[in-house]
Amino acid sequence: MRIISENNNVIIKNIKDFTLSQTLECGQCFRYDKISDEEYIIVAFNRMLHINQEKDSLIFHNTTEEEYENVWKQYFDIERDYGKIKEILKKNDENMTKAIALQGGIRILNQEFRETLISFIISQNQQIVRIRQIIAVLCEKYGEPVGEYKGKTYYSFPDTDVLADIPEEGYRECKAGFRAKYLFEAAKILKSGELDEKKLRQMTREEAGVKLTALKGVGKKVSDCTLLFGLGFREAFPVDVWVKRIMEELYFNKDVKKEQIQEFAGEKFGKYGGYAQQYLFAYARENADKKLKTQK
DNA sequence: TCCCAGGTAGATC
DNA sequence: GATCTACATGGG
Repeated sequence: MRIISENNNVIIKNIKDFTLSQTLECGQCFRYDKISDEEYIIVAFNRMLHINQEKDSLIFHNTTEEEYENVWKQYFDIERDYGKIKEILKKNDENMTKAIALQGGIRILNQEFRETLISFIISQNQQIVRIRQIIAVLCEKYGEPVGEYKGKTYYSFPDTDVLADIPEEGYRECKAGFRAKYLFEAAKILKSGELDEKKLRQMTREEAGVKLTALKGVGKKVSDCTLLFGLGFREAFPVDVWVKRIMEELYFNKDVKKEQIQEFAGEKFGKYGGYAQQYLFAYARENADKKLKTQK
């Protein structure tokens, strides 16, 4: 891997185990627009980024090396050795080998804590397209403009103070539905400092999970997603309907309880649970897509 | 039209 | 403790 800077772009050459589309579209983040094949506009950390991938080169448009070093390197988890992680997961596991063969270019993004928490509270009992729409409206109404591309303005995710000032009705107007009251309360608690990101990061997964699930509207699943995507707990293994279905099919061959899947995953994948979960989630969704297409 | 969605809280058995 | 149900809204 080699990083060069030219024409206001930062380019990473010879990147391994990375596919931009898989990373952005695997359901872990919600703030991206596809421009063309392997070309996206994303918003994170109060910035808009135009990025594209050409084979094993990743091009960050209008980006300084300093910005890359300070923001995007960490966000895209560039420096982690995914080759090693995948080898460990594939060992003695046909299912993981298949899943990784299909979507092995996924990286787990290091997203902002407040955005992850709010986004996944919104996500409950909702389709991914709708989650994206609601978050987009929330950002347009309450975020700050951070850039423009082809006539479209992009907005930041509202900061903690702004979120805390949004009335419950404001969340309803974003079409958050019954989740509005959860968002309203969560925003207040975020601002109060009771749920401090630094402290959460220093806790164990279990301790941090207890703090998160203390919030109304945050159960095991939303908590695990926040731990995994927003707080760096890579052992977290969120069990949603997709993961439940695919795990039942691949490892149990029958219906089982979520708790049982959780326990099994903990033993089988250990500290690599989060990666395993993402490969499985993507695999499950790709399978569903194929089934839909073959039905027609 | 009906079923369901990256679930969760509260009620009920 | 385990299971059932309401919840807003809209995609397919």
